[in-house]
Amino acid sequence: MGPYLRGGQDLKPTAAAATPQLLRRVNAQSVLGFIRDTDVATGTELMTRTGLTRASVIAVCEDLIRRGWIRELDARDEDQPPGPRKGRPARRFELNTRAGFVLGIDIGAATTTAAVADLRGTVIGRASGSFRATDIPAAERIDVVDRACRRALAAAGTGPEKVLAVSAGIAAPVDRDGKVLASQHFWSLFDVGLRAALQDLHGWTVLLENDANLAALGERWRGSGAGVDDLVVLLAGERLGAGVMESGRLLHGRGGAAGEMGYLDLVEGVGSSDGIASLARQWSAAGGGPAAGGEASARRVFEDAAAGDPAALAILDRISERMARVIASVASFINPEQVVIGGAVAESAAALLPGITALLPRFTATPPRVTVSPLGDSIVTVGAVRRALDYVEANALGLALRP
Amino acid sequence: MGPYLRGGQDLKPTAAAATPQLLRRVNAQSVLGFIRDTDVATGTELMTRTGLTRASVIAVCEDLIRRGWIRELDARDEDQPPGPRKGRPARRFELNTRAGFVLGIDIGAATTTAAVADLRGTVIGRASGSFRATDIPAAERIDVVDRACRRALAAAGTGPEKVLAVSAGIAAPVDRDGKVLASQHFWSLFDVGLRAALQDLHGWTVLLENDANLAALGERWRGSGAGVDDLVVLLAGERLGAGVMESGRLLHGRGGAAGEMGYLDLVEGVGSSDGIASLARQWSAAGGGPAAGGEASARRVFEDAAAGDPAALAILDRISERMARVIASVASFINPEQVVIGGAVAESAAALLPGITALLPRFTATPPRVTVSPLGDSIVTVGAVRRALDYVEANALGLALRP
DNA sequence: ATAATTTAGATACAAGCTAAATATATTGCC
DNA sequence: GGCAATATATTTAGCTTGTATCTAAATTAT
Repeated sequence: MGPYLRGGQDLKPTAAAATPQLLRRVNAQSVLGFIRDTDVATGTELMTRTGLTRASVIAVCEDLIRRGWIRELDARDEDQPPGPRKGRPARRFELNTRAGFVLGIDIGAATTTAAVADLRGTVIGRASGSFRATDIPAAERIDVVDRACRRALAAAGTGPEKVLAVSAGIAAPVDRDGKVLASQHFWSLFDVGLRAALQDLHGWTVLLENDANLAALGERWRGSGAGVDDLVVLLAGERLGAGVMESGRLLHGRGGAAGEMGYLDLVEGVGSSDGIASLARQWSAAGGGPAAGGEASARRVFEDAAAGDPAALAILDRISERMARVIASVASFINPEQVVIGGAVAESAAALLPGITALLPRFTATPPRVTVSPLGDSIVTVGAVRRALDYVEANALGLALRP
Repeated sequence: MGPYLRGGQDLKPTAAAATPQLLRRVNAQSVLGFIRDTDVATGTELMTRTGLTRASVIAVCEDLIRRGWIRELDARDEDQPPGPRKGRPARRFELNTRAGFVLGIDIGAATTTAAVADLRGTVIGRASGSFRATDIPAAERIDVVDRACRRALAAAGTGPEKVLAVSAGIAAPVDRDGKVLASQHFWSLFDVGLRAALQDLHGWTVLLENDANLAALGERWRGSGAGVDDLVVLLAGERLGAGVMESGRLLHGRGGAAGEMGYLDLVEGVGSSDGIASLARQWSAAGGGPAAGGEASARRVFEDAAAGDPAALAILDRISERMARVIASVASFINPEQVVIGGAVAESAAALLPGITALLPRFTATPPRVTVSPLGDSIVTVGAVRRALDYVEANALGLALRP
C-alpha cells in the first residue's frame, strides 16, 4: 500500500455501481421465485413473503406481465380455492410456464441425452443419441448432441428460438467460467467447443458444467437431498466423480477439478488394483454397472449373497468397506450433511447402504447421512435443467422472451 | 407443490425486501473499501473505481464522514503527491484508521494470544497468556483469554469500548453460526461459551471460527496466498487441520468440520501409527515441532541429512511423501490453486518443499502450488484480525462508532 | 493576464420504495 | 334487499438514492 495509489492499478470499476434498477431486479427475482414455487399467488401473499408493500408488489407484477414471465388470472375464472372467502377478491398471478424453455443435456462418453423443460422444470421432451465411437472428431460429437436437442425440442412441441438457456454436463473438470480442463486424454474427449458451436447454430447461451456437479444440483432439487445445503453426490459408473455443494453452492476449485477422485488410488498408497478408480469397475463386474454383461450377473451376486454364499458376501463386504472409506474421506474434507450415491451403481447400492452406514463411524467423527439417488439415469439431466433454470431466473429481467 | 400454497408454510419473508437504503449500503461499502486500500483517495478516483457519479460519491463520503469512518484532509495541508498537478485541487479523503479497533484472538490448548488492530489491519497491541492446564474449568479459560485481551488493548493504548468486533480461532470445528461441534473430548475443551462471556463482559460481538480457517484468511491477506481464491492452508503442529477457501469463501460444511483430518489415518487403512494424525508428532519428533525437545534436535536432523546421513534422509523422505499424499488428497477433493503449510512445522517444512513438489504429480492430475507460510506464530491472529475487519466492513453503516 | 485543465457544486429529474388515505368488491347478517 | 365487516385494490404524496448536465472555482502553464 504505497502512497496515494499503488502502481499498476487498473482504472476499471471493481464492481458495478448499485443503481435503483438493481432494486427492481432483486425484488422482481424474489417475486418471480415465489410465484414459481406456488401455483397461483395473490398480491397479499407476495407482500407477506417478500416483505414489499402492495404498491411495489403490483408494480413488479405488472412489469413481469409486460415482459411475459407471468400472467394474471381472470377474476374467479374457474377453480377458486375452497373455503369461505370474504373481502374483495384478490388479483391472482401465475407463472407463464411456457414463456420459454430450457435444455438440460447429459453428454457421456458413449451416449448423450437432452431434456426440454418448461419454466417450472417439468420435463416435456427428451431424446438420446449415441456416439459412433469414443474417439470421433469434435464436429461429429457436436452433431450428435445437436440432433438430440432438436429431437427433444420437437418432442416437446417447441423450437430452438424458445430456448432461454442450455446446460450441459460432461465427465471432465469444468471451471467456474465453463472452460474444460483437458489435461487428461479422457477429459479432452469432451473439450469440443460445444459452447461456441451451439451459440453459433442457434444463438443459445450454453452453460458447461461437470456432470457430477449437475448431479448434485439435481439431487438437491428433486432427489434425496432435497433442501440439504451441504451435499455430496458420488456419481459412480464408468468413472467415479463427486459433485460437492457447500452452503448451497457448487464447488469447482481452481480448474474445476474439485471432486475428481480418479487419482485417489495412488494417494492412498494401497495400490491401484484395489483403489477407488477400480471400485466402479469392480462393482460393475460384481453386477452393479452397465458394463457388467447383463443383469443376470448383477442379480446373481446379490441373490447368492442373500442365500449366504461366502464369495458373494465377501465381494459385497469389500465394496461396502471401500465405499465407506471414500465417504469418510469426503466427510473429513468437506463435512457434508448427506452423501448421495448415484449413477449406474445406484440401484445395487441400496442393498449395501446398511453396511456402509454401520461402518462410517469407525472412519470419521462426522459421519454424513448416506442415501441412494432415486433419479436413476436422469440424474445429470435433472441437474442440468436446474442449472439452466437458475440461470434463467437470475437473469430473468435481462432475457428477451420471444412470443 | 400443492395448489395455491403448500401446507406448513411460514409466513415470514424469505429475504428482506430491497429498499433504496440497500443501495447506499452497497455503494458506501465499495467506497469505504477503496479508501481503506489506498491511503488517500480523491473524489475522481472514487468515481472511476466505483462507477458512481461524482454527486453520489460525494454524498457517500459526507455520509461516511458524518459517521466517523473517514475524514477529509485539509486543502494541501502537507505532503501533496509529487509531479505537476493542474486544475482545481481535489478534495482528499482518508480512512479514519483509529475510529475503532478489532481484536483477533488465537486460542490454543496451552496458550492464547490476542492482537489489537486498527481499521486498516495494522497490529498495534499484542498480549499472550497461558492456561494452567488443559482441563481447566470454562470460567478459568475465559478469564485467561479476557486478560490477554485487556492487556493487548492497554498495549495499544485503547479500551474495550472502542472494540468493534472480535474474532477468535479455536482448534475445533465451528459451524457457520459460530457454534462449536464438541463431539470429541479435545474439541470440547474450547466449547466454553466465549461468545456469550465476552458479550456480557464488554458488549463485544464475538465471531468464533476454526483456527485453520482463520489461518487461510490470514495467508490470503498477508501471507503467501495473497489474492488466491482457491486456497488450502494446512495448519500442522499440535494437530493437523486444514482451512479451505474456495472461490474466496471459507468452507465449513454441515457442522464446521470441513478440513478436520484427524481421522484420515483410519480412512487410508494404513494403520494409525503411520497415519496423518501422527505425521505432526513424527515431524515434531524429527525436529519440526515445538514439543521436539529444543531446537538442537531439529537442527541436527536437517544437518545430518545435509551431511548425507541415511537415517536422517530417510526420515525426511518419509515425511515428504506423507505430506505429498495429504496434499494430493486435498487436491483431489478441493482442487486448490495453492496449498500453504503453516503452524509449528512451517519453518522446517521449507527444506522439504522441493521434495514434496516433485512428488505431487505422481499422486494427482491437478497438483497445486505448495508454499510455506511466512506468518509464523501469528498466522491465526492475522486471520482473526482479517475476519473481524471483514465483519466491520460488511456492517460499517450499522455499527456505531464511539468517539 | 489569460487560457487550459481539473475538480467542485448546483439543478433537474428519474427510478424505486414506503406510507397513508380512499375506493371497490365480496360475504354474511339483519 | 340493505348494511356492516372484511379483504383487497388503487391513488396520492413523499422519501431515498441514483444519473445527467450545466456552471463555478481553483490551480498550472503560457
